[in-house]
Amino acid sequence: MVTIEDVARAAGVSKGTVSLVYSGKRPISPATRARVLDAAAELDWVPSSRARALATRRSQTIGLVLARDPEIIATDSFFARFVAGAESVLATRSMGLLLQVVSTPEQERDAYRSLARGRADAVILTDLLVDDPRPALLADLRLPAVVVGASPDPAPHPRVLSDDRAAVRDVVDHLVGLGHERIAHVSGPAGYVHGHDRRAAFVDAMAAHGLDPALVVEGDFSAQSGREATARLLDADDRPSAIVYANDVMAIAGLNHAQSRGVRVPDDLAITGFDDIELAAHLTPSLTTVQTDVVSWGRRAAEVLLRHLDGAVPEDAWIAPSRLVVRESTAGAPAART
Amino acid sequence: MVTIEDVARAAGVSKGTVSLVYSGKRPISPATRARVLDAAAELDWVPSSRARALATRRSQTIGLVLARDPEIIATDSFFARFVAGAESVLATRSMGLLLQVVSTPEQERDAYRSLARGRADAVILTDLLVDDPRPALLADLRLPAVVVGASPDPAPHPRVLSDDRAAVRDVVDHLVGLGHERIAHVSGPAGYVHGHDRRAAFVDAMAAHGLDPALVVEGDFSAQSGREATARLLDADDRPSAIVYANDVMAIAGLNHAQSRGVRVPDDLAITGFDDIELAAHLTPSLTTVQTDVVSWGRRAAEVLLRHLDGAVPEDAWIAPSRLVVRESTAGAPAART
DNA sequence: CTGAAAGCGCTTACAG
DNA sequence: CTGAAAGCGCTTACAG
Repeated sequence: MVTIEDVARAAGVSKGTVSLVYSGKRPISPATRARVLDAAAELDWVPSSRARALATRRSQTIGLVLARDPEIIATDSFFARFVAGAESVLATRSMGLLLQVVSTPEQERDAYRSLARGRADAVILTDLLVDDPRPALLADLRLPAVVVGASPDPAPHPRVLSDDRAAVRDVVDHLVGLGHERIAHVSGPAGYVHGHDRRAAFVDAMAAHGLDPALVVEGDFSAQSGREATARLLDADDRPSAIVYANDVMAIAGLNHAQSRGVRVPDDLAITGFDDIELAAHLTPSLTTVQTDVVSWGRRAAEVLLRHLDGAVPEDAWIAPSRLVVRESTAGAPAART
Repeated sequence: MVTIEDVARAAGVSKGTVSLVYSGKRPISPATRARVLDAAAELDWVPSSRARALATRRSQTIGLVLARDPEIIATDSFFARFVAGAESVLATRSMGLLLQVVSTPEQERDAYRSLARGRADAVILTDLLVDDPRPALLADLRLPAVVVGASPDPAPHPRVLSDDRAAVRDVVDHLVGLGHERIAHVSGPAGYVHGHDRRAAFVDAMAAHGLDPALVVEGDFSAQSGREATARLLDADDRPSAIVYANDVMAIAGLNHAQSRGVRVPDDLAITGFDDIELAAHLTPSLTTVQTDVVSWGRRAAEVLLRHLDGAVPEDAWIAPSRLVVRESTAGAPAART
């Protein structure tokens, strides 16, 4: 293996000089610089990231630990887009993203400990639980972090935030504007901060219109749960005329279940989703939903972290607010497809 | 930061002994072992992976470079499940998965070069192109690799394979058994080996029944392309009575487009997908498709790679064959939902 | 079974 | 602007 030593010898300089040419931490004369670069190119040398990591105490890696069921991860579609967004920023600094999927709290703890012991310089926290133990754990491990989405105040870590409350309110306003009064909500898991918050936002929005926000069924973001929740709502005596789902997958499953029972959408039942996955625009009827820019979430999270690592005081970042996209599942008329 | 030095001192042994306790590469007396472990626990010490990486020339990391558009990655659902499968195996050996998303061939080359220079011990190759330059590049970089899915023979790297051809043949047989003769195919991108292979399998299966396999439209796995391909097929004079899609997302978009034109599924048009994403079972009609066990793909890929790194002669691994799942979109009768 | 020491391939004060 | 040398925190022959 060719090392910095070989390059230094070939260029007739010291190892330190070669290093400086690459880090740019101190001025190097153009002539020397050229000789070093030529030698490196000649020998096809690239600095070893392992050695560099040890010497600098930086691994140039961001950790992401996911504690979700693989199937949920898959259908949620959040994951892939988020990762792509984060990567697009990290790549500009040749930083990597180290992924870890865990299934027990012990595995999760171990994962963060191992990241803290040199595998990662910082981590991204997603899917915060109500009373999540991770922020404290990371503070304990002195591992810099950014929290994606809502987190309890005061936050020990900088956050990337978006105003979901406003989006939920827009959805409810839209339905009320169409004349709906019996509006139900199929929520995400209540243990999660985002599920909890969207649900609270729904309750508030209903209350603002003087409507009863009692029709809430808890789902888990899976198609299965969307279908079951819908069945329960449609079986009830006080059947709703509209259902607000916490994600598109549950909404699509609900929409199809309703149709299979002969319930017409949107005539008998209006339906809204959340996420705006690609399929949403290609259904019959197409799905009214809330567009979230997940790629931007990933990008911003990476930016906040990099700035943090650069020594800046960590600051929260805001994402452009989620946008209501009205389509046929609430509008009735064959609206333009987005 | 507490180091192996501190632990050695506290336990009254040499650094080498501490190291040996953890690696188990040589026998250590129970008494010494206990003293070391106690000291480590007391000091809350875990070996630094950075230092270990340099000393062992192993980073305990597998690389995965994705050259796809983030949106395609997201909807394909392959990615998240595959990663979860791979991770479940890597975690047992405390190995990490380093992710990289690139958008240009240059970025891709750089990504593999940087992985080869110490960031990863091996890589997983997915989505092989017809005439893919990567196998040669990796051989050049001496970076061990496993190829997921079909790859040209003879393969320079071990592969994880599954018999897609049989699955496509099952689909065609199923449709022919229902009396269909004008069967169309909406394929994946022809530049990809898997897209290419499934398409070839379709052509062969049709030929085996003495049917004309000319009705093939190329898609790109997105809902958008599924919809457009379907529109073209339904607009044609020789409209097919069945369409075989190369993935579920295109099939779902196609199904909904057909319905929006008043084409009844399955009465006027039978539809089949590929993947069996969670939504497939929750549509109206539910989608006949081919179930692929993507989590197993990830698991097997990781296993092959680990065995390779352990010094075993690399060998191809086979995944249980994909299975046809018959549902309402071809059966007509309200079949049992899976 | 254990210790002392060299080495992994870089970076970074310190001197000049 | 450049060099010599120590140091990052482990692992692993080599000796005993």
